[in-house]
Amino acid sequence: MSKQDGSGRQVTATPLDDPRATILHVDMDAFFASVELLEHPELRGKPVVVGHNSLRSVVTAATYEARKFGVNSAMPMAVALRRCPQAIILEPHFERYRHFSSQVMAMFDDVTPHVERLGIDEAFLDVTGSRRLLGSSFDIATALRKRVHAETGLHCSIGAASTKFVAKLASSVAKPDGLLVVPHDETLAFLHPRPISALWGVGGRTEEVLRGYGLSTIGDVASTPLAVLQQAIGMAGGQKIHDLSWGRDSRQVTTRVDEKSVGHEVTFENDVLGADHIRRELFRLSDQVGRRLRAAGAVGRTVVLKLRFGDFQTITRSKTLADPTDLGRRIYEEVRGVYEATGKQDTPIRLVGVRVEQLTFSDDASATGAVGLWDDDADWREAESTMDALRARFGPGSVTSASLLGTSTKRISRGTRPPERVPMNDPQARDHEAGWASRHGDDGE
DNA sequence: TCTGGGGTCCTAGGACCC
DNA sequence: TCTGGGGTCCTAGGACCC
Repeated sequence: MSKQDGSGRQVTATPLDDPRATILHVDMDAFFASVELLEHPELRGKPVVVGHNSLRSVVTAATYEARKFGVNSAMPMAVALRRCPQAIILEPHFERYRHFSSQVMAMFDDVTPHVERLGIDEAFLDVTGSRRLLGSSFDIATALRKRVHAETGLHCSIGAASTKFVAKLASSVAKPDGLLVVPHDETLAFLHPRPISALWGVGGRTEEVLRGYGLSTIGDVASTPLAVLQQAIGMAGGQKIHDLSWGRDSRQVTTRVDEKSVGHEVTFENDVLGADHIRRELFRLSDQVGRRLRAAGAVGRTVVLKLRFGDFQTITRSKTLADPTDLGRRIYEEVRGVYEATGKQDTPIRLVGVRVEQLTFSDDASATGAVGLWDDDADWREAESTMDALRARFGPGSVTSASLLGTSTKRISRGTRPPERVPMNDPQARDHEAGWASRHGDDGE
């Protein structure tokens, strides 16, 4: 059985709807490339690839015309150009993508409050509570696809099913610009003929291992004893794919939880030999990480250094701090210490990265203490000596965060935490605050 | 063909405490 | 003197996903 979904594409499913298929997975089609085509309509119908045009770059996104040549995202740009020499390369514009992303995510929010974002261009929607008002999953998905296209000019594909995994698989089958509802009772018939690589969590490496056991379809995985799967790929992974192969996936659609880590990394055009160059990058990356932490209202306890050498060997070295931080300067000092300890100062470096883990957010009950805000061009030493003074006054864990204001705003103040947790009414702290502020031209606001 | 940058989760070993 | 088992924390590496 088949039916038009309203956009002209044929949609197949038997039957086309199911009251138990309440989880929608919405996936934008060739998102970055499609956004770029809005700016360059003259390139429509041509093989377009988004990515930096440099030696070591990879494909960030490709139009379906480019994919016909075997070009895919994450593929080295050099390979893509070999497969499709006439491809047009466009530089990515992440600001633009974020803008369109918020626009479509806002449309999802109009459908249900139960929206779980997955990266920039995907989301799960639990429409259980929306159906009385908006109709069946099929109706909701059809209306949403129409609205996304009408208001942005972009296409998306939607899968609907009774679990997240099947909904996600359904949307990938429906692509491009399609809709597929998998009724609950047809879950196994839908899953079992598909290749193991369609299982969530099975990538190249795991696929290879499973093929070594003679498994090639999801049905094969389903008929393999759990213990064998666990022996092959580990306890957790084995359990997971066994459950998925039988359509069992108890994960709920949950709105975003707090991030677990924040990091930045950079791959050099040419391998870098020279510790000073690496240290400068560490400083820059640490500063970026610190800014992100402060913007998120978070502090982190573990600082991680990542190095990739000329031969692609990659190592990580970490250090857990006694007290968490969100200061770029502090992150830099710690990560630099870790770097010096590696003894890799004379080895050519391909990539360097800085990450901060074990985050605590300022709205957590565990977060306490005074907060100072410094303007952008404040000297780090000044900022830190102020923090130290506050720590000396209120205890080692009392000051856990410093935040930046814009350069035009020169003041130190309470701000990012609830006032009752900020013991700033202590005369000594006020004095210190006033002293710092007056030296930096506090204008009172 | 030669491998980005943002992340999450899992495994495994060792230290340490009770 | 030599031994145990559980629990937690830390570290390093790797697979995977978008």
